[in-house]
Amino acid sequence: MTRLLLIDDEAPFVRAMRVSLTAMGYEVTSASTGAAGLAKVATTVPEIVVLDLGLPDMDGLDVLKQLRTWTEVPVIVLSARHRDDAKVAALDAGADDYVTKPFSMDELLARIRATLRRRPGGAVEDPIVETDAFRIDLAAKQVTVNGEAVRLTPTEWNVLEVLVRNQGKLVSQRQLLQEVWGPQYTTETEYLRVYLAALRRKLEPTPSQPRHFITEPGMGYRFVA
Amino acid sequence: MTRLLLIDDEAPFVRAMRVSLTAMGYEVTSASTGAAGLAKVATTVPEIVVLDLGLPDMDGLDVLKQLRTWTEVPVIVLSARHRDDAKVAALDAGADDYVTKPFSMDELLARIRATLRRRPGGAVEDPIVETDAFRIDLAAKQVTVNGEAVRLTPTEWNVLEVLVRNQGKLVSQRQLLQEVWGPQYTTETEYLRVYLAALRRKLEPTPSQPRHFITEPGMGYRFVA
DNA sequence: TGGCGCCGTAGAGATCGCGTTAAGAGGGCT
DNA sequence: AGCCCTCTTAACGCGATCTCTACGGCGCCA
Repeated sequence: MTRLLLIDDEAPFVRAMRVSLTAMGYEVTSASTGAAGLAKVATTVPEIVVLDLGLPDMDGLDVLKQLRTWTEVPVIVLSARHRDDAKVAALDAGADDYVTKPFSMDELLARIRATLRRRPGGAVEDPIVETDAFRIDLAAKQVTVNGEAVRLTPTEWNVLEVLVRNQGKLVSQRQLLQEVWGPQYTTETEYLRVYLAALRRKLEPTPSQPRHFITEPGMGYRFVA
Repeated sequence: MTRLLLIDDEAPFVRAMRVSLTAMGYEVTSASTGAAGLAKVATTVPEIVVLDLGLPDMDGLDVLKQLRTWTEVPVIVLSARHRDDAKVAALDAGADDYVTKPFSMDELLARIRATLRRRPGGAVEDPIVETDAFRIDLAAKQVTVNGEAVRLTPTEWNVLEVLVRNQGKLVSQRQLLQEVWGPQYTTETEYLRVYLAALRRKLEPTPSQPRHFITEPGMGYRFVA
């Protein structure tokens, strides 16, 4: 769940935002003053901040500048000011986007998505899976056993990838066949036997007694770390 | 110098933009149609794209979508449409920002700066890669073997750059083709064979037994230091 | 205990993919 | 125009990979 911090002092607006954002799957916290906002960034470590420049206790721009002295968390600035120099000042102070009021909730949500998309950790899953015997780097498409790279053929890799992405879950023979060989393959289980044997031979410490590539007779296969 | 590609068909506007942007230190190229824009992204490899949605030959949104099938270059969209759903559609299609006309040049410049600032690799820039056999200076576009400069053709350099920027990671044949030759190239693997052979001949101590430009049969290539 | 289904293993043949070489086309420079 | 560099494209041989078959083992059930 993505944590979002909303710094704004208008209670009705905050309530409306909270409803919409929560519905979209964000975990929303809020602060009504600049000082409280700065504190909450430190305590809740949000993945994105929405900052209204019109705050009661301090200039919103100063809040932003202070944030930027120690964190690069994405900040979307809201403001009623349409003047160019205000936008330029906010953007150059480290804002990632600047939205002028009034705006539609849809647009703000889209801008939040666009901003989060740029963050490396935003939606990318952990690409490295490690077991006691070997290490799989999904992003680099590389497998190492005892620190040494192991070469897999394309089909071997595809089978491995499907199993690892469904780590711990049972993958049916049918599903495995269709994801690797294509939708028209449904009963060619002999392929699976051949390639699972290859994977075990290359990766399992004791191929005849597999501990990571488990056969569920009559059902399918399961990868466990 | 930051390379910027402007895709817009209104000549006066393009001229004005070019003057301002060049004055700000950008290296500006431009295209007046969507098709030309797509081609120029592939050939000039800009660090940021400014895309006007109102193009004569194709829908600007389609240009954006096509770009996003193979590159993550930041794109700022310009449009005369203020409607929310247009903004949402563009942002969700992969735009990094959406600016409605009319806008001030100062604001656009600030948004370009803000977008470039959060570009990945902003702080993890590593322009020099060294192996036991050769040395690659990505910034200076120079390769030396035993201290001696080696001449690479433009295409050779592009292939090398893509591989080195993905150091350690497997680069699929498709990705390599699209990043070097453009999005319409997907299956011309014979090019890769020829250029990888050239790189190995020029850089590897033993070209017939490559240790840095590794082939993963059926999958792609990998550069390892 | 015997049959049956499912799995693991080995291997053979056909196909695929890669490295290499070389020739022709196109473009820029002198 | 002539030359040179670069890119594109084709052809060949070899090794790797995929597909498919055969056989033996194991557990389950009557």
